[in-house]
Amino acid sequence: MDVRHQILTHATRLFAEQGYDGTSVQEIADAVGIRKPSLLYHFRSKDALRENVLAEMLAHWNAVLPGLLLKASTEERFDATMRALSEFFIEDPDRARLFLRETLDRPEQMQGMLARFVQPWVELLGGQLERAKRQGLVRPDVDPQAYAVEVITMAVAGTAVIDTLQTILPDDPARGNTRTRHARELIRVARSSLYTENEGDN
Amino acid sequence: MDVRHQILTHATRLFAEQGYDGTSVQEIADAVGIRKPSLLYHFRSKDALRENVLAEMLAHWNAVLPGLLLKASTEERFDATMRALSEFFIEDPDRARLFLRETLDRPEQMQGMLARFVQPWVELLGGQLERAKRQGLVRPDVDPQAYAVEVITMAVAGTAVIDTLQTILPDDPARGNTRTRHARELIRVARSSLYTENEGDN
DNA sequence: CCTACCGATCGGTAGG
DNA sequence: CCTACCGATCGGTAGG
Repeated sequence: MDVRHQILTHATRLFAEQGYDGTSVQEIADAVGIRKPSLLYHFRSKDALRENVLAEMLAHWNAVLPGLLLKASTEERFDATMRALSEFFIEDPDRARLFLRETLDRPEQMQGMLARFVQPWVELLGGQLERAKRQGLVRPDVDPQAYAVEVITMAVAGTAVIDTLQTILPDDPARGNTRTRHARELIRVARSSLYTENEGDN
Repeated sequence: MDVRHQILTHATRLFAEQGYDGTSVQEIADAVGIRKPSLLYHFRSKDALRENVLAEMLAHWNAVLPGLLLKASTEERFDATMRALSEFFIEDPDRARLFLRETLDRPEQMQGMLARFVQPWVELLGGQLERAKRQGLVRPDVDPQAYAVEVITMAVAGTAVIDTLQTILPDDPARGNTRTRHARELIRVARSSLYTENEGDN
């Protein structure tokens, strides 16, 4: 029924898998089961389709991520929040792949989106970490913004390529499958590199 | 004089910046200053050109990285090795971008390359970390292979997108420029999430 | 290393 | 949402 939504779904998947330049309008139309000019009736150009795909992805992120990040203020909630953040990406690796591709393909455009949607959260988190540092809860040598960037990079890029890493990070009866091992180590690295050590941990 | 080398250099740059599908043979020929059929005399197809670009990049990595990684055995040398590893990528972000793009575009092919060239080093590092764990030098909850994957992901993906992150991670008189802040925090996160804490640190 | 040229596919439009 | 069609560009070849 809702053809527009079908087009967006297939376009998202194909752009994520093959890239924007590696995907033809014909290919997307075939996946939906309509003719190419019919697709171009719903989206006036391939570029307009790309912008709608990104807007849909961004809308979903803005509906979910702020709630997640606001909870990360205290150490107590850190693990749960990181787990939720990791699960958010792992749940649909295509989102992470698309995000990474757009960052590589259109750096200036992505710079604008980062400034509008990611920057505020990095600043908020940075302020919280600076305060935690003064209280001695967080390591004194942490660079809050840089830390946030490293963790986001690990989460997004790690999820985008995780299926390719099966050989290097195989399923292990003692440690879980590839995705579990990635998610657990991501959280462990993020956590243990942030907080000062004390007997109360773990 | 050496036209083949000129072609490879320009192709590497353009593939890294715009992707394989986003770059035409014509565009590469223009950059070199020859006609398209002349380029296709040196490389029989666009695909053959891509394979040569990758082979050249891999040859360079295999000449430099093993020496770097072999030094990372003791904690004492850890910082110097991580710094060299980080500088290796930062020195030419196009290499990191190309590597990331190929991982997204051709996952099966990249899986083979990872198995041949990266897997052995991850295994070696894994063995060293397991031994260090038994000696109490390394945190008991580290998953050595997963740890290696997270650090490599941070180094490669971080370098690939670093120029786009200027807004989020601006130059700071007290903390250095964007690249410095990324490199320093990468090393700090990798180091502090690996070793157990003791008075001798820092 | 060049000129001249190929069929196939690209994104997009006219008109219904 | 379709058929029919457009000019431009794609990777690649013939022949010198």
